[in-house]
Amino acid sequence: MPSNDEAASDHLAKEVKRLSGENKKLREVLSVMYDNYNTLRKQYINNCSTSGTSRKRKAEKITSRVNSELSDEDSSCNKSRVLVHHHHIQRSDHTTLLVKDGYEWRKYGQKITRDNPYPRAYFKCSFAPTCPVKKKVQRSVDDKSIIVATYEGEHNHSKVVLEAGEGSSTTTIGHSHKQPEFNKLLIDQMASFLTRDPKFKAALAAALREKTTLTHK
DNA sequence: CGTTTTTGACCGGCGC
DNA sequence: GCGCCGGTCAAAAACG
Ligand SMILES: [Zn+2]
Repeated sequence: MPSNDEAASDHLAKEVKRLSGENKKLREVLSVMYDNYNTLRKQYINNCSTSGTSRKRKAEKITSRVNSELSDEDSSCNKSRVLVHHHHIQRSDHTTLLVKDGYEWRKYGQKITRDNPYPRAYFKCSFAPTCPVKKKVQRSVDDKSIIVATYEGEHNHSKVVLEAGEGSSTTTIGHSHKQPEFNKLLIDQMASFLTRDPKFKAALAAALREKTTLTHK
């Protein structure tokens, strides 16, 4: 039966393609992890060997960064808030600081920092109006082909677009960009968010009261 | 027209 | 108090 063999080989070819795509992604992740480790090691060595240069600020920053990076798993930065810090490093092209990961971001600031000639950009997740996630993106001092993004917070909406690979699976869930259904979902989310807020209830009651008295007069 | 980027103003914490 | 510094706001500009 040649058709069976053909089907089997076709299936195998598809599987190989999928696996190679997955492998590529894994390689990328590994490279990112390696870069992360390398920069961290550099900073650690630098911190250990710079006992002569009096830079208490630098030392403090490095220690804090080391702590946040190393104890990310165990005692995930009990700094002051419930906010969850998460660091990630991403390869970049040469001149862009606008990074496309699976979310939509609105840039709301950019500052120059003391110990880094490259500016730092501040983004907020604009996918849902109620999403509190922010991220800071700035090029690394040591390796200029690397930009480091620190995420903060947790998304409260479903992640939508996942991957832009050429593999067989382009797992885009439904909505692309401009659907009334999506807007409806957003409005629903906002409404539930507002009605859950007692302050909003009080304000609404006050407004209604004022309006009724006004019309009653 | 709505949304996003730009960019200086602004604010609050911290060390002095 | 003052200045520094990281973070945010918001008005204008830019984009589609
Ligand atoms: Zn989000």
